[in-house]
Amino acid sequence: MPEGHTLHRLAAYFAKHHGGSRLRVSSPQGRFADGARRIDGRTLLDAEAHGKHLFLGFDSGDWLRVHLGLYGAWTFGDADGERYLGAPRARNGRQGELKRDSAGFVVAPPPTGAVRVRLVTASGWADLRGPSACEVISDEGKQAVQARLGPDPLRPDADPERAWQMISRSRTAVAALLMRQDVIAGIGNIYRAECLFRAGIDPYRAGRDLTRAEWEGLWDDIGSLLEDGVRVGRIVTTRPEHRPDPGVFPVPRSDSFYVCYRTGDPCRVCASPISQADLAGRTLYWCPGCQRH
DNA sequence: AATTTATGTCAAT
DNA sequence: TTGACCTAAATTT
Repeated sequence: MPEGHTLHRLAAYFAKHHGGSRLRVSSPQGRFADGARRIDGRTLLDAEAHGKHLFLGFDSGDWLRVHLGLYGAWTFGDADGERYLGAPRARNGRQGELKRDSAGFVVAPPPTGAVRVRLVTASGWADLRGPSACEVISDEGKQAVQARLGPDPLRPDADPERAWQMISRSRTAVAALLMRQDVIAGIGNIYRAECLFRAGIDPYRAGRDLTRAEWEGLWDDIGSLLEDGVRVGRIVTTRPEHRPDPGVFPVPRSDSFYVCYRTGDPCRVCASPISQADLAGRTLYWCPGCQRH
């Protein structure tokens, strides 16, 4: 899935393009028919992300909570054409002339595939496919969800001390802790592997064996990697000096990571073959040469 | 045409 | 720890 940076991009997109707009909401697939009815015709007031959750707030006081899960994705269309945000499986689509109905809403193309939610405004439309969660909740419901989430480095209200309290008391491997959304929100399989590499930390070290300085370094690096992700639109964790063509942009996909998906390939820093192992059901990647402490 | 894969999470065991 | 969830693109047959 899309890791935290994608959700923050989505929130920014909704705020910029549809904030303050009245929404026509439907569920072409039908699985969200009841929820769509509850927010159809409302005005979008807020859009925010916390970890991998997206919250869209309406003038009724309701929130639409969306979690993309492993393969959820949004498709957007407006006068500039179509594009995708979410699971990495799409490219930009065609451009077309926008038509509007008598109420001023854009007439979106017939939905293709399993569109759980379609949002339409006067300027464009958004289709959601394959989310693991999509529900209308109250403000209390939203707070309850957020209470179970750890600090999100991309949010101004993030308190790294909360994460440190859990990490520094846990015997669990730091690589597993970083994936727990109640410890730190927004990290996925790529960021966890890459930030541990960049810090030179052995992924199997117990959380309580980390020093405070190591944690502070990790937190800062995760924050800047996530910010890069929001800005660039995808995850790139390699420093220019570790890429074959330091001056080439955009960075080729094959040069974006230090360890992820590079099992057996030589480490970009020390040339040791990259290792892979299963950890709590997810594939962990690391460099046995660089990550020894 | 069928199978595999993906940046995830939860309930059940 | 395992399977279920449930979607579309990529890969294999």
